[in-house]
Amino acid sequence: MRIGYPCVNESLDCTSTSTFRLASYSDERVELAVGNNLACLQRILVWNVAQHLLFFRIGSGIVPFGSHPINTFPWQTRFAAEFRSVGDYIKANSMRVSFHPDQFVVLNSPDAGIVERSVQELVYQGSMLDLMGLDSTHKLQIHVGGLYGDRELAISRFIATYHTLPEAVRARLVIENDDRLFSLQDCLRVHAAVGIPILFDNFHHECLNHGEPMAEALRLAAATWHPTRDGVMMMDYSSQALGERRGKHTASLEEDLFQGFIAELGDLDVDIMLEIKDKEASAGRACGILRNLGRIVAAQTV
DNA sequence: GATGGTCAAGGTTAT
DNA sequence: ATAACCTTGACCATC
Repeated sequence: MRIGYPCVNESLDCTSTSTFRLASYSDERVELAVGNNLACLQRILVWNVAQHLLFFRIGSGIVPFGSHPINTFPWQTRFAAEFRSVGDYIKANSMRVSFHPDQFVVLNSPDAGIVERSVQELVYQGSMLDLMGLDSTHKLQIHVGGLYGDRELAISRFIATYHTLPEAVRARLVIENDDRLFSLQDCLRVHAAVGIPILFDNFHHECLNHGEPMAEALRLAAATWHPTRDGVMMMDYSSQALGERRGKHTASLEEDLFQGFIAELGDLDVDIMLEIKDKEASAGRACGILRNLGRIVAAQTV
C-alpha cells in the first residue's frame, strides 16, 4: 500500500507546473519552464521518499502547451535525459505515479474536434511516462465524460473512441467514478465492454451510488485491475468538507473517517491518493496512521 | 513591489 | 440565454 497526494507540494518553494500565457509563447520559454518543472518534480519526489509517500500525481503542466499545436519545441529529445532520470528515481524507490488530465479531456464528446484534442492530450501525458521508462502500472486517469442527455449513447461513444486510442494511451488509461454523472455501476459497464480498470473514488461513490456498501464497491473496482499489467488498484480518497457544498473536498484529513474507511478495506491492497486540500500535510498523517496499523512499511532509502 | 484581472481546452446546473 | 461552478495558482499588465 502506498499513500500519495496530487500535483503540488506546499512545503517546497518550487512548482512543477509553471507555465505562461499562450500569447507570450516562445520556444525559449518552453525550454526554461520544462527544465524548471522537471527539476522541481525531482525535488518533490525526493521529499516524498523521505516522508514515505510513494504515490504521486504529476501535474498536467510539466510541458506548457504540451498538446497544443503551437508547441513545436522538441522537448521530448531536449529533456530525454531528465525524464529518464526522474523515471529511474521512481523505479529505484518503488514509487508509483499517475496523471489526471483535467476537465477538457472528454473522450465521449459528440464534437470530433474535442475528441481529437482530448486524444492529443492523452498522447502527450502518456509520452511523458514513456520518456520516464515507466510501465503500464503508472496510469492516466480520466472520467467517462459528459452525459449529453442520453447515458446509453454517451457510454457507447466512450467505448467507440477507446478502441481508436494509440496503444501507449490505452494500456495506461483508467476511468474514475464521478460524483454526479457516471457511477461505479456505469464504469463497470464500460469495463465489461473494453476491460479498462476503474480507479475508485470513495467520496464520489458516497455522492453517487446504487446502494453498494463501501466494502463491496471497493472489491468490485479492485477486480477490474489486472495484477501484473495494471498493478494494485489506485484510488482517490476524500471526505465531505463540513458545512460546505455537497461534494466539496475536506480541507484536512478527518482521521476518524479515514480509520473507518481503512476498516472497510480489510485486507485489500490499494494505493491511495489523498485528494485533500492541504496536500502533503494530510498525506503524511494518513501515512502515519497506516504505519501504526502495520499496513505500510518504511520506504527504503537510496 | 503590490494588485487584481485573466488564463487553451468542456460540461452541468441554476437562474 | 447567460452565469456560476468545478478548482487554483500564478502569469502579467498596470499602478
